[in-house]
Amino acid sequence: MGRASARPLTRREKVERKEKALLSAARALFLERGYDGVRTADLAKRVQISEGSIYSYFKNKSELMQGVVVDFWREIAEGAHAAIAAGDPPMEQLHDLAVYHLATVIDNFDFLDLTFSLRRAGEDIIVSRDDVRTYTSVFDEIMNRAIDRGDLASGTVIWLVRDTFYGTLEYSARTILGRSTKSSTDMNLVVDNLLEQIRRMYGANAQSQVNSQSPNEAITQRLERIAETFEVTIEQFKRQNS
Amino acid sequence: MGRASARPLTRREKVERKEKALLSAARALFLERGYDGVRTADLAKRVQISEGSIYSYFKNKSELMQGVVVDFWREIAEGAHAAIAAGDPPMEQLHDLAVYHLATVIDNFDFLDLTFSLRRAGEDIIVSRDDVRTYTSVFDEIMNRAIDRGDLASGTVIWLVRDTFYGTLEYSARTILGRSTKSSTDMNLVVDNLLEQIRRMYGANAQSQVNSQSPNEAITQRLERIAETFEVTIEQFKRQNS
Amino acid sequence: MGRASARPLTRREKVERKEKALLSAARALFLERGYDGVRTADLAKRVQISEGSIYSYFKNKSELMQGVVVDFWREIAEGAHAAIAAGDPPMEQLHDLAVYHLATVIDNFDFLDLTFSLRRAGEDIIVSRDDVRTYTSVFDEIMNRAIDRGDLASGTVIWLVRDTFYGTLEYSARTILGRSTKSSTDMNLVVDNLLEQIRRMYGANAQSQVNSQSPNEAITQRLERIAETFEVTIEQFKRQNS
Amino acid sequence: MGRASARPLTRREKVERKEKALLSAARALFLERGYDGVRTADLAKRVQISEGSIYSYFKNKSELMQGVVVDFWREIAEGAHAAIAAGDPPMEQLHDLAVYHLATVIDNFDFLDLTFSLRRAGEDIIVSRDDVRTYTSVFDEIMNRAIDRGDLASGTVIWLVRDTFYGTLEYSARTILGRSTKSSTDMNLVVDNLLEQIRRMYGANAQSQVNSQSPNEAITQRLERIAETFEVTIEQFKRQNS
DNA sequence: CATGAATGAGAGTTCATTCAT
DNA sequence: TATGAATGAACTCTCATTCAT
Repeated sequence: MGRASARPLTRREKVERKEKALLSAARALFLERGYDGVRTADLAKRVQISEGSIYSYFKNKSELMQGVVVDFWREIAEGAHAAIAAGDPPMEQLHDLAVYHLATVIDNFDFLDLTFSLRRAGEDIIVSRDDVRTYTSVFDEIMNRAIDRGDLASGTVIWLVRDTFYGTLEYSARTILGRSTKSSTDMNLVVDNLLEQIRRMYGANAQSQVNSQSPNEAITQRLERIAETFEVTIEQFKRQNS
Repeated sequence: MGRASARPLTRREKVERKEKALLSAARALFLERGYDGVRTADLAKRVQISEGSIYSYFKNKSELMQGVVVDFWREIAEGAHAAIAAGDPPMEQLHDLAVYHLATVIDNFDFLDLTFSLRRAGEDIIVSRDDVRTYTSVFDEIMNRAIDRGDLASGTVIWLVRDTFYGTLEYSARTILGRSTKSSTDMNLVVDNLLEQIRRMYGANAQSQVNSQSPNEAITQRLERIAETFEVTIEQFKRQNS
Repeated sequence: MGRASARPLTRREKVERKEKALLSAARALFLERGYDGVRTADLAKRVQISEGSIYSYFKNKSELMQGVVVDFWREIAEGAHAAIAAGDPPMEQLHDLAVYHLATVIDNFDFLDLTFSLRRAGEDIIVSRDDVRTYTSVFDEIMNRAIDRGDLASGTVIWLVRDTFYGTLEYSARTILGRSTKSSTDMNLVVDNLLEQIRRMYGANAQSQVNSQSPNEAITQRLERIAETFEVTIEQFKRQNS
Repeated sequence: MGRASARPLTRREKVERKEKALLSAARALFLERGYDGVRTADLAKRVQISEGSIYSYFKNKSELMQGVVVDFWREIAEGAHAAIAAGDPPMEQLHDLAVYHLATVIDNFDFLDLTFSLRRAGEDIIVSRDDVRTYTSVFDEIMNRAIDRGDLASGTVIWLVRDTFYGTLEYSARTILGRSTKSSTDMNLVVDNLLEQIRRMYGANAQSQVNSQSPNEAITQRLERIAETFEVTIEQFKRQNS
């Protein structure tokens, strides 16, 4: 299917094509059956090559699966960047990111679940936290811009918002997937609700109150710092006495 | 060694005891090595029975692992019920549930990760979503009561709140685990912030005055909690020095 | 064949029997095809067990082959001790050891060749020099006694004699094997010649009169040996005809 | 790189050069890893040709390895001829041959070990004893000349001397290699000791005794012939009766 | 002649499950 | 019911050899 181009493929292209075919078949199998469920024999059959040939493209089953995961994260990270319009105000970008993320998570829910469980599977650790970090950095950039512009309160603790943002979306994905119909109404509802929540909690332009709240928040944070200092000091003190 | 009890165990008791030992050893191994990493041989060795005997208690490995997962969820569901004081106002129960859930997720993060990724090749699918449902019903009960009492707005869409509640907590668990120190301050911060968010978004008096008293309330709660931390720490310290 | 004993075998005995069968089949295959030529599949077939069962008895193909080699050396070391009569004068013991060694080397030539080449074969080194050392220590003991008794010159450098002793015998084995008929006459010739050489070179009275009596002695010994050969052959012949 | 020679190589020369490079690389790999350790892929890489091209020069791996062994023996046979000065008296030539052989064996010990163990499964047996025979003919020539000249007793049984000669040297090589330092003193000691042994045992000019011994030796040999005749006769007789 | 990707048989090893004791 | 030796199918990976280019 689809051998349209007149020019015959160069060797390099052929290799890349096979590599991609392998990667995509591996991803499919990974989704169907989990890491240990992927059999090199099945893989070879799907890509129509011999089992031995797999090892011309990847050193290992392990490295092949690495490739699958890395590819996946690169893809959705690129998707995230593409999803937000460059010139838009941060809160609108945040909205678009939420929509994109929710859709992506719904579409790839199994993959994500599987991915996170790879850490334990057997001898070889596979997913690196970095792959995920690169992805979530998009969020952080938006947040920083929102705070800089004064759209969000200056005292906003980014990681708290991030946890709510991704956490809510991912859990909602589960909820939505649990239903028979994946209504876009539900998805919109989730996103709007989430954005509203963030605005109410951290928005700078929430009338008067925001002003009165931020300082308090600042105070709270200062107190926390003091508390932490205390904890650390006491622990050091304990260690010295043991 | 260890045959202390005067009355010899009945056959039924003996069977149950072995079954439990098997389940608990299987859980440990599951955590250490993932589903495919659990070897019946290791299992038998840990429980001090023969490999063949496993099949007297469970039809096969798959059903044994089923049992592990079901047991786990029953346990934490019971824990959730125990964590909330019966007579307390709903919002306080919600707070306690959040604390319990966050702690539980942190303690059993690997297990949960593993659990959700348990879809295996053809033969045997393992985790049912129902196990989780039973657990989250605690939340729904609290919410319904809160709405009935007028603590939360009557229009509140419970599943939306639920997604934010569990989603935020679980994602935060990941964040907290990612750090080197699992400070209880962070955990409190996450919970308080989450509760505050829910109050602002769905509180009965949310529309008009959301912000008027919340900040102060939040500060007060935070201070109380810090005080508690101090008290606990200092008391431990005293105990060590006495 | 040969399951005569009334008493059923204990478990321990059965295991040992299988282990021995495995070891002996492995030795045969090793001789036929060399280390890399031994296939676990063939091995299993010969011993009438499943391939997997091999691994109940030995951790590895490698460890199994280890066992083969160690066993072999233990056997021939025991044979060497048994071959020399305890009370005999050293030079007679040396003679018996030579006869035993030559016969052993001829019978196991391939094995020895193979054994020495194992050092390089692949990743896992197998034969230890110690196995050989234990064996050659029999020679050293005899030599020391011969020197102590004054049968051999006190200045004799044992390792030089040892090299000639084993070297000559082993090379002669090659020569004898190269011929179509492995005549025992040749074997006797080699041994007598070797012993005579040692006597002439290292005999206590070597300097002055080395040659005065040796030739006669040599002839006498040769004749005795030929007589022996006849007697044995004729006796066998009688037995067959009775 | 390396296109120095003015005249371009003829096709024939090019082929021979590649063949030699292949052979030499194969020998190196054979030494490093043993027969089964030689991979055609490694070989191709070392000689800078493609894997497939090997099969233009040699029918298969087995024949290539044949070539390696044959080449090796031809080389050291040539070395042996070169090592002995043409006009020298036989016993001096024997001394030089001993020195050469000991050094060669020490330098190529692994190769020799490996060589002798080359009997492989069904398909391909590799080393022929003839390769060795060509080499040892040098020794026989010297011996014959020594006997003709009267340097050694006329009754001397050449193969017995040959076995002692090569056997002692090869076993000594093992001994010397077993030590950390390959002292030339040890090597000289071995050679001198060996030569002295041969002189004492077979030397014609060993005063009076030699004369008195040779006849006895002759008698012994005659008796042996008779014995052998007997053995053969008896064996034939047995066969007829079975 | 040269290439090197593709092959595919076959290697050693693992492990859930069975079954005679 | 308990045992644990035996099973054997299935696994990942290797490598000499081929053949279209």
